[in-house]
Amino acid sequence: MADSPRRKTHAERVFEHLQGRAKPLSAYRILEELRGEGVTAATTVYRALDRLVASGRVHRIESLNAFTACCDPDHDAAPVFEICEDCGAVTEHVDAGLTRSIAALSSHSGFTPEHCVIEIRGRCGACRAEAPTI
Amino acid sequence: MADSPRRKTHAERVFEHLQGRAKPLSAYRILEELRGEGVTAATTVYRALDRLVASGRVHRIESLNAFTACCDPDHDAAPVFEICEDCGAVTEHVDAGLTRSIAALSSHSGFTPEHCVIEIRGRCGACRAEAPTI
DNA sequence: GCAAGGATGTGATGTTGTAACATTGCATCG
DNA sequence: CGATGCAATGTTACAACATCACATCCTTGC
Repeated sequence: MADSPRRKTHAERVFEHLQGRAKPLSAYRILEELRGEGVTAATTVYRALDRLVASGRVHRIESLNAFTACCDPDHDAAPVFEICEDCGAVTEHVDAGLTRSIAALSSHSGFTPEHCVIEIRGRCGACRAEAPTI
Repeated sequence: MADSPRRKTHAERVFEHLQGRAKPLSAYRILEELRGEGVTAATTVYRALDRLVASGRVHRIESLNAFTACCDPDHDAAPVFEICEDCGAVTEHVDAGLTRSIAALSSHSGFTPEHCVIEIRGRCGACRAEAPTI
C-alpha cells in the first residue's frame, strides 16, 4: 500500500518474466512463479499472454504448449523456432528463404496464409557436442 | 461375440477412421466416434495414435491438438500443413524449397533437426472465394 | 500346454485452456 | 460532482487434452 497500487499490468509482469530466458514457460509455470507478485489464477495468466501474443511481444510454441518472449517485436516475417530436445532451449530466427518458400507454396495452392507455425525439433550445437552419438 | 474377436488392431481402426477426411480429429473425438467398435478409453486411442505417428501413417497437428492421416507414408521430407481457419480443412504438402530452406538455416546455426512442425494457418481458396472481404 | 510379450481394459490423475459473471480502477463527459 | 463506459482483474467452475499404474487378455513360438 506504500506506493502505486497498479503501475504495472499483469501483462508487463508476465513479459518481464519471460524475457531473457532460453527456455519457454508454460502458462501454469508462469502462474506458479508469479504468485508472489499477485498473479493468482490461470485465467489471469492466459489473458496476459493473449495480449502479449496479439501484440507480437510473445510467441506461443505450439509443440510445447509454452510461451517465449519475442527476440525482436518488429520483425514481420514468420518466426522459426529451433527447439533442442536435450536442453530445452529455444532459439528464434527469421529467415528470408523460408518466408519465400512459404509464399511460393501458398501461391501454388491458392491458400492465403495468416499465421505460420514453424518449429524445428532436434539438437542444438552445444548438446550435440556433449553427446556426439548415442 | 459372434465372430472374430480381434482381427484388427485398434491402430487399424483408428487409421481407417482418419483416412480420407479433410479435417483432423482430436483423440477424444476419435474415441467418441469409435465407441461402437469397441474402443472404450482415451488410453487406447492414444496408444493407437502413438504407433501410427511413429510409423509415419498419421501426423499430429500441433496447433490443433489433432491428428490426420498421412497423404503418402513414403515421403521422407517434412510435411507442411495448410489449415483453413474457416472450414477447418487441412491439406498436406511436401515442398522441396521449404525443405532446402530449413536445411540451410540449420547448417548456419549448427542445429541438427530431427522433426519439423510446419503449419500454415489461413484461408483456403474455396473459403476465400465465398467470403472475399470481411 | 505354457511361458513371454505385446495389446487392451480400467480408473485415476495430471496438465492445459475457457466460460461466465462479478468487481475494481480510472478516464471522460454532461 | 455523479453518471457512464471500458479495460483489467478476480473467482469459480468446468471442458479438453494427455498420461500413469496396474491388471488382464491374446497370440505366438516352443
